[in-house]
Amino acid sequence: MTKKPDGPRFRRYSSETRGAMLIEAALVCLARGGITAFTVDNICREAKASRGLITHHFGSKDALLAAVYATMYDRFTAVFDEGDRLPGAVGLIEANFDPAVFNPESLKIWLALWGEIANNEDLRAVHRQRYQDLLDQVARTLAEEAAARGKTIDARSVAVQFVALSDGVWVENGIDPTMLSREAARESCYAFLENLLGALARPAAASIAEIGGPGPSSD
Amino acid sequence: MTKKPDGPRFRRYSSETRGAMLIEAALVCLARGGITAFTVDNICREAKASRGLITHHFGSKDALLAAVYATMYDRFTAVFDEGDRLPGAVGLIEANFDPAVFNPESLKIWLALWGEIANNEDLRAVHRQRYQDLLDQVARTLAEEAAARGKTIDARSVAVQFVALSDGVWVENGIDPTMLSREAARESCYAFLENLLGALARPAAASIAEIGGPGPSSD
DNA sequence: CATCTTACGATACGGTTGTTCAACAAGGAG
DNA sequence: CTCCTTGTTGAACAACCGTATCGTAAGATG
Repeated sequence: MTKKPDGPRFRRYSSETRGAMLIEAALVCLARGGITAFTVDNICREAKASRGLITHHFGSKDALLAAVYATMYDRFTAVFDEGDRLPGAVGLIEANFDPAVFNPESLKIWLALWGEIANNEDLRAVHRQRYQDLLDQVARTLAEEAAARGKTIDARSVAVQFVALSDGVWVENGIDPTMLSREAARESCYAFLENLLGALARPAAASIAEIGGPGPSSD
Repeated sequence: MTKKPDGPRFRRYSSETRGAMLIEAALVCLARGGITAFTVDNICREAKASRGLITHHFGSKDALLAAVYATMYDRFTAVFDEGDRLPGAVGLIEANFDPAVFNPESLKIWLALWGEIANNEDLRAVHRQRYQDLLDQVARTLAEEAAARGKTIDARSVAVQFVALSDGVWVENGIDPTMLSREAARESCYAFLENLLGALARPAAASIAEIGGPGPSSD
């Protein structure tokens, strides 16, 4: 008298779609428990799929991890490429602290990934490419801003410093937000650039309004 | 006709000594393969001890990890407390890039640990204390340097920025030294502080002589 | 020498790891 | 409808995970 299993017992997705679902589930696992929770069982349970799918669609668990890393970088640079973001150095900082990028889950994921890159040649290769592109974009923005203000800076060097400072405040906030709040982290970045470029006009509360975050995780 | 097992079959150490040996072996494993390689089997094999010893001396694997983290912090702050280090802001930077602290193995270990802190309350508690102390020391040094130069700075805020910047260049160099060399990383820190304090006198090649590193790892 | 404390080695345990594989079925093509 | 491609399942696998527990023996003590 149990419910008749009339309908399909599972759904078939394209390899691309299922891959995206597995990546999404993997991100959830990474955010929840770090690289230790990045296991086939956890991920497939989160994705409500059987355990064979990771190997089937990605070839191996490591390949999935590489795809996860690429996805994280894509999402980060996507924020920079948004058409409606603020121009110049201010936009640079605000993009760094955009809620889509700067949130507890993402920071935990970055921390977990950084710890693995040193041990995974594939991840390191992806990083090298993406980081180079990111650096170019930051340097270009800073050079333009400096030129518009009649200042002369070594844009490349400053870009490296700026990205490193961003990574640093990400680390501190990701490890323990009570030690370095999001606001203090952003203020650090402003102070750093203002020392080189002069006063920067912080945006009104408009783009800072949605600080509340994405709400409680439905765990 | 094999060699007679006359001598002792193993050696007994004090709990303190054996604990230090296990911590040392754990550090080697972390540097070699990240948190994934932090396993009872790996560590005890590295320490040439049987697998029961971690539980016996530390109670659990997690407790050993906490001890490992404390050891890393101890060694880092020990460099700051060295009597013969350079005074003021220059000493601050040079301590950060002391070969005893800034080397590929240590950076890999920090990266691996940071990824776990977010998932381990005990580690986070240790971090909170040590980080606070470190920040106090950095802020004090910066305040003195600024006062001696007649500059006024928010020492606390600058200390946070400086530590974050240090963490950031550590991350970048640890992930991929070809992207941000040790020299460029140190120069970034100098540029940052010089913007606030004025020119700093970099030390002669004396303390930079031993850059060569600890030689190839005997893997 | 005998005695005692306790660090130690070895093993067993249930659970989890990533991967392989054969049977299966969803869903489009003819 | 039948056929066929292929995404999917779930079991099976050996290797490894962290821990508990046993008897043993190192080495200090008297």
